[in-house]
Amino acid sequence: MNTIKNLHVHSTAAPNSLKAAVGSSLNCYTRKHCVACKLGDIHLSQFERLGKRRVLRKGEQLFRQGDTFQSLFVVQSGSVKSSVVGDDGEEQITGFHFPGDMLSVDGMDSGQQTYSAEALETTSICEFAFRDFERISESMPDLKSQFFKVMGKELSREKKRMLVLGRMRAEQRLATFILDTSRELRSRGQANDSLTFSMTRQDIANYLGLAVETVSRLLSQFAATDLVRVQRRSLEVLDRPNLENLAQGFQPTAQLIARSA
Amino acid sequence: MNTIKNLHVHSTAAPNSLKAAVGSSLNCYTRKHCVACKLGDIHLSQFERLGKRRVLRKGEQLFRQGDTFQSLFVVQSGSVKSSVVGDDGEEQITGFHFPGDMLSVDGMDSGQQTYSAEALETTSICEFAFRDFERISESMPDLKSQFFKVMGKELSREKKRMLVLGRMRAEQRLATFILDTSRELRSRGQANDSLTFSMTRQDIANYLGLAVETVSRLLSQFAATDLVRVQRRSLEVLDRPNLENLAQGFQPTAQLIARSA
DNA sequence: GAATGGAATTGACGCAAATCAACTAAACCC
DNA sequence: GGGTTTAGTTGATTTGCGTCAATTCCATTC
Repeated sequence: MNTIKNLHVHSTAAPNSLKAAVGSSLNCYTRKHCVACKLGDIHLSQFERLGKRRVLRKGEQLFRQGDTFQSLFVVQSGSVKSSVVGDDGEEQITGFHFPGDMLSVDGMDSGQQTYSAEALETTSICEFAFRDFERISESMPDLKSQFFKVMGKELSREKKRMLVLGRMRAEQRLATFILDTSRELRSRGQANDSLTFSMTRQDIANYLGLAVETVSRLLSQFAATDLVRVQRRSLEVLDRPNLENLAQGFQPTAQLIARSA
Repeated sequence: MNTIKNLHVHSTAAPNSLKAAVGSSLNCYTRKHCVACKLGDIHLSQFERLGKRRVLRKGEQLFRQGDTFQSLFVVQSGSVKSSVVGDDGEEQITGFHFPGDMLSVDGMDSGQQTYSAEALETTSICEFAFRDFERISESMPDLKSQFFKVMGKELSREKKRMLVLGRMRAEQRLATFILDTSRELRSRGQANDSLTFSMTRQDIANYLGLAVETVSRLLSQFAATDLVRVQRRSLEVLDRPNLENLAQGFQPTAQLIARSA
């Protein structure tokens, strides 16, 4: 929920077109869905040549906090988690990233990666050297403006996350997470109300600032009140309205209470 | 802690030079301390002409979440808090901003302000029309690159804040806040270990995701163990090492325990 | 198909911090 | 100067969630 999203302007990406794009190493997923999409074809192909494809297996790291910043990455398929660690070694997952999301932009400032990124499953990534990006963007002023928008979006997303971490109770956090993730995956062509998590409960808990047990208990409770159906890593949203109520801190409706009794 | 900081390259700004800069409406604070600082003098004056000065009294809002985005703002003197509100009306303070900080950059994406900004005391602000910024930056490619850095820094700062809100206990949060604020104000020329808050306890509590009472109690406790000296809104750091230990979740040292007994 | 290990669930318990409540101290205003 | 308001402190009580512990459920691997 926490990266540069919607680089792609056409959010109606069908899952098929996704697969197709990933299949070809030249025809990077970026082509249709990301930063450069609004630019002319000549520039586009110029930009595209720079992308280098890379495949990570589950658990492999794309980069680590502190690494030298030299590339921008775009997720093509699979999923990635990003996290920061404090001085004391405590780790906080800052976001989950799906196809079309861009990673590592904040490194531009310090020249260092400010967080770590790790594949949650087999994942393919498109890598661009930042130097090339800068060179190319000289002849494409629009490109930089696109990036402003992208970073602005990320900034506002992170602000919303503070609301989650700072003010919400456990129930609200989890409900919000489910709804956000559902929306996120839906915009990438997944089925309407069902989604499959690539992350563990532990990851979810960490992301939400909760204990694993709390997440587990709440999921069971959500299932018991027919808000969702859960089975292992796959989840189906059954009662979106009440899930939204919950996310906003309202009481579940009377109907719901009756049902759970 | 939570905006575009260190736009200024010369972080050795003395308090005098600050006042001087603010005194003149043409010689915007930006001149010496922010975005345009690395650019040539010709460009600089060109950029500077665009700035419009504005003064807010305590409690007045600079802009509100949802307002049309059309300007970038730089704090010249005073201080500002920014906050987001959720669907349910819950408010979360996302940052405090001091001279040299830039506000409202994330609006570039959506064309709307993604948060609200309010003066904590009498505050003067320099406002630039975004349109002018875009026009000027065409002839100054460096300007945009500067902005990338600035936004990258903000992004990584927000990630660190997730660590605070997601993983830290109350003690750690407050200790971190004190140390961060102290560093922040020191870099703007305030005295070494003493600082004066422009925000209420309530603001601090909200910012840290805690209740006012908790903040109050902890401050008293910090004072009782000689970590700090507090009097109303002014605070003096007495024992930085142990405050840092606390911030990192370590136990206070034996010495400290003895002292508190 | 049995064995190993990690992920997830469930229950019992304790604690950190929220909430509720009473009081004090500044700041503000006529 | 006295009365009102708002900010801040401190104490008593409650509670949501974390921690600890025990099981169960799957996924691997031999």
